[in-house]
Amino acid sequence: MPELPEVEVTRQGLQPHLQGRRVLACHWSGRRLRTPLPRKLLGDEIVNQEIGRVDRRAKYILIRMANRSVVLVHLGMTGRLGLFPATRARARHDHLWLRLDSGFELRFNDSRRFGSIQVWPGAQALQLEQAFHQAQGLEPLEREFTANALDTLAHNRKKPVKNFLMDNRLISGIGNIYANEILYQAHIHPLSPAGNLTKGQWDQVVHATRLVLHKAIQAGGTTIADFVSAAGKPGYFQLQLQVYGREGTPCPRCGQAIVKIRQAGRASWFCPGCQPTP
DNA sequence: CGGCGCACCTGAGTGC
DNA sequence: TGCACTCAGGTGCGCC
Repeated sequence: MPELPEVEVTRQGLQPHLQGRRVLACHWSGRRLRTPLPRKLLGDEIVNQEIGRVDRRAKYILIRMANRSVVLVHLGMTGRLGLFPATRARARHDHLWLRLDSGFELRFNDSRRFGSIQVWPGAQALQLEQAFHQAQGLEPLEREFTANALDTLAHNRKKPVKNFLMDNRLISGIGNIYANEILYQAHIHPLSPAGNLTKGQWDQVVHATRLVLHKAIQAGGTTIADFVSAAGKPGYFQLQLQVYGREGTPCPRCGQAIVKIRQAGRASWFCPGCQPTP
């Protein structure tokens, strides 16, 4: 599930429970994720250290330690970070768990193991973070995300606008669900070549992106009270999706049937009435 | 360089 | 009940 809103909701849920806590121990399942777990660094840099802020950049969660080291978590397709009483039995597909001095454990669960966990050692954290930030795209909820910036990025690109929005080297945090929902909101066909969009259309993309992402974060935020509850679900929201997964159902705006196509290996949905063919 | 296909994994759903 | 097949919210590599 995790696109920017789910990652941000996870961050918001974790932050108050992690900040100021000490990591007492660290354990792992023995299975590798997308990359092998950095066991030695976790032991050397994280265990016995106090946690500071929890930040987000793109789809990554950054757990900052008081010794300046950073745990970088990517949730992949099925990853979840949750807090559980240390006495509760671990679940299938728990791959990393950090015992905290609060009696809770921070657990990373990921059935498909497309997620990743990295550690930046304190001594190199500054340089590594700089390089990391430079490799990321524009943050859609920051001031840098403007129609002008997108217009410049898209200049002369034939890449369909949907793939453009999902290219994380250019723009951070937008995945398949939100790319579809944003383009529906903006009345733009997903196959439109990015370089052909007008300034006015980029304006619509900027507004639609902010609206859709903010709404999703707010919807997720409403369930955040459960964050450390028995369910242990990190508050994934249930946004009212307008087009994603809704082929054949009437468009909420014009009533025409939503169409599904395949684009660069991923499914796309759009309304042929409201999102005119390029 | 840009764009696409595919591999990396497990699990859920469907159809026979 | 079992099996074969498709699809899934992400990313990065190799290939053209």
